[in-house]
Amino acid sequence: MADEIHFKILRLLEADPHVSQRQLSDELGVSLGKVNYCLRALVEKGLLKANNFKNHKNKSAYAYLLTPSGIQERASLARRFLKIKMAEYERLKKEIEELGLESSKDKS
Amino acid sequence: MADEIHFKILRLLEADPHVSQRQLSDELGVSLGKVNYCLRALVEKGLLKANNFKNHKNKSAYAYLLTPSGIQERASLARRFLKIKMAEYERLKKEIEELGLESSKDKS
DNA sequence: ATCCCCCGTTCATTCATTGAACGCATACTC
DNA sequence: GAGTATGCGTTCAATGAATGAACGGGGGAT
Repeated sequence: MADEIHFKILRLLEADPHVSQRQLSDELGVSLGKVNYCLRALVEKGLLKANNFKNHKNKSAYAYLLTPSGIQERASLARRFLKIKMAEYERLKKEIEELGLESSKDKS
Repeated sequence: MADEIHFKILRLLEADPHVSQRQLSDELGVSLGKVNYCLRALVEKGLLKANNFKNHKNKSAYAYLLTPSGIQERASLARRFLKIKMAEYERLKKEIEELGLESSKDKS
């Protein structure tokens, strides 16, 4: 799923709007460029608003605030990924069972 | 993991050496080119031997036979992926729990 | 012979991703 | 003041994985 990254970004920013792009990059294990690209997309979609307030500490960074529709979308994505993850979980369980059989079998 | 595809190929070919590259491509959900590339690598490593026997049906295809070390490697990969998958499984279980909490929470 | 289907092989193209480099703002030291 | 170190967001050339259309050829059927 391509926009799992979008979901994760929304989740992190909802928890703390002051996370920098580099922090997101580290946390999510993707490149800085990609984070920037995704943020741009999220702002474009109106899910995120980038307020510049320089009065915060020594940062010239933005605060990435979720818009109302951003909050809504984030919740909706959470539900969607819950379903997806549960399906993955089942698939994985089956895979593990098969592997378990294989790796414990004898030669004839 | 990059060589999960290698493992899956070995598994399928051990079950039936007469699977064509296109069938592998379909089954594994990867491109024909990639299957070809992987087979080449497996032969190179000595895990697979491509015997051409044209007497089979109307096929001019190979039979991809696992060498002894191919069989051994396949078993070893099975054990390795069993561990990996179980770790994934645990991670996923946690993720699902978190998502479950999120998507059932009320607004203040 | 021709036609058709499937085989393995190739490789130019596509596409996502990277990370080094840039300009800018702030804070600190001399 | 000037210098400089650190953090920020932004950019974009380069990388590398993956694709799939196209090719040559073998074998059966007509």
